[in-house]
Amino acid sequence: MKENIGLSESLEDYLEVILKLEQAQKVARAKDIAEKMNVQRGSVTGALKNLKEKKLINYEPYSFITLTPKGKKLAREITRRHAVIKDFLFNVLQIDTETAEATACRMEHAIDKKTLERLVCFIDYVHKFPKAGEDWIKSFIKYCKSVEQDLEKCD
Amino acid sequence: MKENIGLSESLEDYLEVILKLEQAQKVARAKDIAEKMNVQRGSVTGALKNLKEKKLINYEPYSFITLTPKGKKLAREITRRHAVIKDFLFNVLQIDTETAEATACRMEHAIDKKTLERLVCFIDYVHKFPKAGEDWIKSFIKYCKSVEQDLEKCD
DNA sequence: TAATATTGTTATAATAACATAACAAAATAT
DNA sequence: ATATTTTGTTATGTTATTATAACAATATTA
Repeated sequence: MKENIGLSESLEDYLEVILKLEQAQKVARAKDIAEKMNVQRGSVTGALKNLKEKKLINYEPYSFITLTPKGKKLAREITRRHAVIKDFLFNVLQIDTETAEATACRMEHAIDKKTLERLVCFIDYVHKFPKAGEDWIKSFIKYCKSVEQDLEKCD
Repeated sequence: MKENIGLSESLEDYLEVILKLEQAQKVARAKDIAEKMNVQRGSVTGALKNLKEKKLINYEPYSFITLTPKGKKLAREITRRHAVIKDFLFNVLQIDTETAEATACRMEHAIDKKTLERLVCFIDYVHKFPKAGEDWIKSFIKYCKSVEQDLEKCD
């Protein structure tokens, strides 16, 4: 059943957070990682050893943490998956930011390359070719509202 | 990070498989569950105890396995999530069946109620309102192909 | 029905991910 | 520079999920 391709969800999350911290403050520190991931500091150390073993981060005990080229590439991929999914949920499906963000966080681990690129393509298409006369997304929102009103009648 | 809502992915998979078996052959048997989940028979027993404890299945050692009403409701929800996502991937994004199936298998655990219903709405909309003059999906496929051709030029 | 095969269970072990708490290193503030 | 605080690590334990292998219950078949 578990047809996972590559890293565990947890390690993917670590990479993503490390990239974000690296961008925000040059290097990532264990404490900040722990905070961002809602995890104890002790747990971070284990994950760092694991990521170092996989040659995804530069890490020695008590040192700062940076991504290796391989790690950075992967981290960017994961971040892109997240961004694309959130974009779709927020800008196409019109899901509120918080839900879109949380859902993207979970779905980013489940999507494959092929589907991701197709989704990018789809988002582009939707924006580039608005429906004749009227903006396509706006028209979709109207449709959603009418469906919701129909559902309310069921009460 | 792990903002999971309710059952573990593993247990969701078990429920889904049990429902499928129940529909196909009245009751589910541990052996068939093990096969469908690519798991050893021994591992199934533990999961069954867990699901029984959560009042999702009727189960006594050596008995047949059926879903409780609560379990069936949940199993149907999970199955629906799977089906809707696959529908979107296959019929809208035009992802091949195998990939769509595998991806839906993973994404079904990550999607929330709100996003699911919006996705249903979206699929409906896409089918009900084809673009003026030309079928909307067909037009999207053409667009995809042109993008792919552009990408090939980069080589 | 007795022998055999299949299926289900138990007990035990492994792995991943995390928590907790004591301790060590590093950074800071006086 | 010393004392204090902050940060990182280690050691240990827990939980979830799975595997393996021996054994027990059930089914099948001769």
